[in-house]
Amino acid sequence: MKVLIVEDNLELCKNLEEIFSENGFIVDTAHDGEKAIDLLFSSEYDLVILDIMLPKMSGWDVCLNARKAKLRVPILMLTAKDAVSDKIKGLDMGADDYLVKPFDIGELLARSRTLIRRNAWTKSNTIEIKNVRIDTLGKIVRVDDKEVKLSKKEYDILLYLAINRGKIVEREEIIDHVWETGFEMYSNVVDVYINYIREKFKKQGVDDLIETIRGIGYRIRG
Amino acid sequence: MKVLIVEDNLELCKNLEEIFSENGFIVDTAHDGEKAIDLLFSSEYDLVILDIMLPKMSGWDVCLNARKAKLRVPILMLTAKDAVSDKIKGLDMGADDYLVKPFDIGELLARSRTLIRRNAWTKSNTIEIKNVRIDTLGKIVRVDDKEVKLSKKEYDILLYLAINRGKIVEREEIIDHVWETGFEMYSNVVDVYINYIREKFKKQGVDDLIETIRGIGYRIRG
DNA sequence: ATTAAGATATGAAGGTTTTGATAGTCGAGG
DNA sequence: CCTCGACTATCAAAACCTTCATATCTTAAT
Repeated sequence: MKVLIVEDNLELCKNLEEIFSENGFIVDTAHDGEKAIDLLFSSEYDLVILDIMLPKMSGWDVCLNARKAKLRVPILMLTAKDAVSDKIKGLDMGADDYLVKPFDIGELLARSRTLIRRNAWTKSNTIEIKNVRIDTLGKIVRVDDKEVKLSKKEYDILLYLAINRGKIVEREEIIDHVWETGFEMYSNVVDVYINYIREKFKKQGVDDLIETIRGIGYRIRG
Repeated sequence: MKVLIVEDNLELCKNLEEIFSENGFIVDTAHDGEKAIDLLFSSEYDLVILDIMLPKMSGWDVCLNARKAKLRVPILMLTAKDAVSDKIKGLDMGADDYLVKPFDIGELLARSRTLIRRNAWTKSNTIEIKNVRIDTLGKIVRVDDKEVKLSKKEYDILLYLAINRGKIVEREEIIDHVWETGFEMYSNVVDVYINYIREKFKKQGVDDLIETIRGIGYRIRG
């Protein structure tokens, strides 16, 4: 899961980054509205934490621009004021939730997870595709109750394809979600990993899990 | 180094002025918020010591105004209260650190120096320690212009120690900042990397960069 | 000074990630 | 149907990360 934290107070930003990192997120940060927009359009996030008061472009404008561009990423707004009108304005601008500063970290994490979950898949922590089962809590993958041992990157890639099953996933998209930002794109590393994953599944008799979409990327059939 | 001390208690203000002067700082003082703002916009300071309770304009408002105007000078807040909410509020308003009154003079000076130093390398993107130079933009490390090739983890650890130079850094702290969350703590992986880093520097004739603090961790001398 | 206990340094092996080279496959156009 | 060019799969090596075992060093107590 990849989260973008937009907050101009560097200290608070760093704290948030640490907290999200500690909770298993890959974190990017921006300290002003323009940088936020840049990152939003250059990488795909699963969640955005967005302060309202920002240099260069306010959080509201960031939100508005993102929605105009049909970005559907969940946005959680942070506001220093507690006026209800701000809440209404924020939600009206396309935010999915808002939180008043100072806030409780536990609540921030809880709401973040809710947004991500609501946004997409799995309340169940398990994804099943034919006789393949992915336990996302234990990070264990099985074929008919027999474990397929995957390395971290192998697992991350498989999980991402599984979450998006039915959808064609581009290599670049996989890199965006599995690797740190700024990873060299002109590499065949995704292909190599797909090969590794296929080999391991083939040993369990599964040889048609990931299909190649020539010229685009890969897909797991839904 | 130029410091602005904003404190309405004249006695305390004079004491602070003396202490900072004795430690090589050029000192300006202000006794209310408006004067502070005036000085902030008419001179460039390396540090601001800012009391919260002030006549005419509170420390928070001074801080907020300074940040709005894109002043990036490090601000150390002094607060009479010790409530956590004050800390959060202060950091939220753009302060870089805070200290509860009454405070220890040694600690005030130490934190002041840390803030100035942190600000310095943030501005320049370069950290220099003796003949070792870390270019944090290019992520390149050099000894006397000769590059020392470090792997990602090696670089991350060195950078963390360098940012905190002068401070003893525990192994756990390093793991918290360099590894992903949930990393197994009972591993000697940090020791191993310290060894790798030392070996690479030794090849360039640098053999005393990282010192071992027995029972605690490691340190790069500031 | 000697020794024991604990902490750190080092060596080596195993697994993972990444890269680069080569082989194989697909599909559009002739 | 064939060929060419582009795309994908595969192989192998290198670099990197991590673990574990052993050696060495430090400290404190005797």
